[in-house]
Amino acid sequence: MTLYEELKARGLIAQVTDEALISDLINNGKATFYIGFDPTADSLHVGHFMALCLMKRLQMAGNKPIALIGGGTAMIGDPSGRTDMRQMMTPETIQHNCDCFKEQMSKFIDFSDGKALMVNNADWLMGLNYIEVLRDVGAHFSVNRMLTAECYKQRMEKGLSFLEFNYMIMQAYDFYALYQKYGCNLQFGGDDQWSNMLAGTELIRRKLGKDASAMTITLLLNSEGKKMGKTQSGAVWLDPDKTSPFDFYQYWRNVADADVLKCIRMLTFLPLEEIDKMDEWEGAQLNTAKEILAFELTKLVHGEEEAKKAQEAAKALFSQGAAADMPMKELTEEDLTDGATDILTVLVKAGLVASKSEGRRAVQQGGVSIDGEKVSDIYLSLEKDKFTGDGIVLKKGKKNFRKVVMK
RNA sequence: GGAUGGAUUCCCGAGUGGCCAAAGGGGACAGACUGUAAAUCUGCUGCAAAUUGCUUCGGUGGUUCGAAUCCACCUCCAUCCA
Repeated sequence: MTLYEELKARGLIAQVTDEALISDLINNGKATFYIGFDPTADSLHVGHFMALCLMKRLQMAGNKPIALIGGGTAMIGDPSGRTDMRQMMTPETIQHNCDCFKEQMSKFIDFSDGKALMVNNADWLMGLNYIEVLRDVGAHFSVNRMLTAECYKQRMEKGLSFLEFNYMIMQAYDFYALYQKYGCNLQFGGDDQWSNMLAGTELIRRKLGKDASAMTITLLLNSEGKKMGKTQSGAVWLDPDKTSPFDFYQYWRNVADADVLKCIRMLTFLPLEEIDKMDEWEGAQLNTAKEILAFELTKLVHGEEEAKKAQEAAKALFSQGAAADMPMKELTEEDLTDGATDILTVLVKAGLVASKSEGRRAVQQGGVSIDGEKVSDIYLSLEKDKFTGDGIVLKKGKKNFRKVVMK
């Protein structure tokens, strides 16, 4: 099976400019390709992870990846798929985010000996001269056509600023610049980037009369059509300080039945034959598939050791076992008044609820327990010796655990 | 620059002087049922020293015993005209 066929079988490919050309390029290691990452946060998330995996797959087949960090384009903000204006970021924030991205990426991609490149488009975008760009590049874009692009359509109702309107042109310019500098002949990106990527191939054709290709990755959507990798409290981050390996594991352990196989196919490196066998599974058996998914992904992102810990902790907690490795909160003397504290305060300090009111509600509804025993008194006082030694296992709802101990 | 319509809680959206911490829906959270799934049903959804108090309806000031609601000015957004 060729690389291209495998990508297709895994459901990773959404749209391509020229199938025959692209499969020839990547199957034979002839592609120098780039993926852009917008530094809009200080950590990569699951969406980026897919792109990184793809880079890795292609790199293993001998293609040369270029990771482009959008330090320049972030100054504008991508309007694609957004219904409202992006908040403008300060140059300092952008720089900080770029640095964080670099560090995380180097864990996945091998940048040694020029096997892959990492560039920042701020390097060539920031110095551009407005009039020159308008004449050089702007002349090749038709506003009429741009407005019909899918990524702007949604914004036509809510309003689109001229600043954001230029994002497509900047991204097109990136591809053009990389083509000239590094012979980059292929661009990857999320499916929502399709219009922006096409703008790049067209610019290269018009300016240089050369062909460049574009290919989009299927967005990871759940069965309800929503983007995956988001929780109520935000994205699922790859940075262990922002999303702990345990929470990361739990996110995947809890995906819907309808989504497990798709996720395994798209995100893991397990052989396809093995995955195809799982297609037969149904009902409660899918729980095994979820465990595999969660373990494999945690292993890829946080390493095997962390993955094992997360898995064991989860198993222990959900089969009413003892507390192994789980998120922990350490209390100090300062957290106590007269050697004791109360249940609501502890809930808040442990980060299980946002306020005491919320904690009160949780207790009143029977959703809080300590070491497996339901708490019914909202004024329940907890003495210091409760927390010494092994401490207590505080539980809110079915899936939120926290170990609380004295420091 | 001109005209018109808007801004309400996590989101959508009702509310045009007191009965408003603010209808209804969505989402989130909790309970039941389950498989750590989905669907369904129930509860709940500003904060706190909690039969009470405090803060909140774009911003600032004003009228009033009392303002999300009335007035003035300002900011932002949408539509049409230039």
